[in-house]
Amino acid sequence: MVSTKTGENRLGSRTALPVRLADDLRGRLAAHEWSPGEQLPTEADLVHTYGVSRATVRQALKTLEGRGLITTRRGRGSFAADVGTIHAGMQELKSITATIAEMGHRPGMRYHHRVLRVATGVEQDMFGIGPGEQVLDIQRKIMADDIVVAYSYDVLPRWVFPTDFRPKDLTGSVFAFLADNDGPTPVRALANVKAVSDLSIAWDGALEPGELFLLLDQLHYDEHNRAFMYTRSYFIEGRFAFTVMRTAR
Amino acid sequence: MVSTKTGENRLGSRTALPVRLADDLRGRLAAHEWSPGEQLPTEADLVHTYGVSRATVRQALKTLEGRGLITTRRGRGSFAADVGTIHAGMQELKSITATIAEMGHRPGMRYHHRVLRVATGVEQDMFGIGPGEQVLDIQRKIMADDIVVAYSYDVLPRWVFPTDFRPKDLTGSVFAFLADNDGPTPVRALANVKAVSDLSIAWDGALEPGELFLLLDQLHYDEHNRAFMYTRSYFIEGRFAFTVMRTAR
DNA sequence: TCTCGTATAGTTGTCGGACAACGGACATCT
DNA sequence: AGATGTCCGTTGTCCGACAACTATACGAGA
Repeated sequence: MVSTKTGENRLGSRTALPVRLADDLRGRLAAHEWSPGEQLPTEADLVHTYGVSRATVRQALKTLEGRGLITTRRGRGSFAADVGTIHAGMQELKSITATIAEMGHRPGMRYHHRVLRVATGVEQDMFGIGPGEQVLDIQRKIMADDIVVAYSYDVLPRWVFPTDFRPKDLTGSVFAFLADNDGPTPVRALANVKAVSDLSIAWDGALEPGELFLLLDQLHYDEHNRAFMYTRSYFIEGRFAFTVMRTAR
Repeated sequence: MVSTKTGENRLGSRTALPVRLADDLRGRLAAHEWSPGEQLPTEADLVHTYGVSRATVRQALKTLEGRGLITTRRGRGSFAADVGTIHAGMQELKSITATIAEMGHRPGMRYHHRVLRVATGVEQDMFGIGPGEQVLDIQRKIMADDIVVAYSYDVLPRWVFPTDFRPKDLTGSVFAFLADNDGPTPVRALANVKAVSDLSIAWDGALEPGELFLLLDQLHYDEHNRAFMYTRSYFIEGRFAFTVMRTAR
């Protein structure tokens, strides 16, 4: 197989090479192509089969190692981790909708509130916008297979939307809307995790007293390091699984 | 500066090179050597100043990018993220004690229960040990500046301790004890996050009704991919900050 | 003067090859 | 049988090169 610096390889050609390779390997891991603890192909093998350089292979393997999907030992090789199920961990930045879909459920959404209003002082600081500028204020509940899993309160500055935007245009996933309308691309989010219990969170009175929530208080940033979305999502305890792979390095 | 493959560089020489470099840069970032958004030295500069190869530099930068401390843009350079404080995120695997100390508080600990007993069936599966083998069962509360921040229920298989070990030998941090006694080195932990409210968690009756906890349900693995510690830590809501840097890749 | 395309320099992304360091397996010696 | 030495496969690190991208400077043309 010939492979030049810009030549074809065994992967698509959109995003960065190591990312695509990591995604491909992640898929093969999820398909249980290697049993837990079993050795993966060596770096040299991967270089050969994918037609990419060893630097690319190593970066992809490092990514998987950081996510806890494999372990690598010098002089030995890389091995599939024996974590039961491949999990969509908390540290992967994805829309809630996408995460639900990946878990094999049917995502849904119902908007309760959706208006443009003037930004508060805190919001001006957060988004780096001037006084008097507008933000979109959203309240919605998010469902999986028609079961409510979360209530979400979101705020986005006006500039992320097209100039002719009207609140009613926004119907489904916010991330999907932004991607389709030249909006900012989410790159990072700093999330604060809390446990709360407050019935006034649910506006439809569909919850019983004593209901617990896991609150994800998040500020999202785009590729230019600009904050463009602030969300407070209250996940009803027990209806959504949150896992974090913690690593020493 | 001369730099050979095994030669001296500007860092110590114990753990892996990219890790040490990443730690060093993390320290300089924490010291606000670069303002938020300011450009870091180029990869070529870092190669020169640290006396390591560009591959090493790139891997260190990737680590920092994954932790959300910097952003890298092709053709431009790397830039310090404008996250207010350098935060000890959830995805860094550290003992609770160490985390408290890093936050500038004085960690403390009080054991309530500490006995060797026979492993249950679930624990046999979890640790891969045979029937009849022993585990150490711990219950303790963890404090910061003499204020209780968490109640923790931990289980470890017998083999992680020295042969002449007796429960009373364990007084402080479990991680510290293992490090000092040839125990396994923690490398990863798979954590499950939940919100709970159950007064029976606190055995000392020091809490008021309605108290909320953030539960971290964790299974720890060592460098050989062996599960060696299962912990259920109940953090009293509001007394401990949990943040997660979520990244797209 | 202004606009726009082009050239240029600077930086990260990827490539290829090389050697060092480590771990295991096996043969050898005591 | 146990300890020791050697070989081989694999990952860790290094080096140099070129491709791809970004921002800026510059010049031609209006």
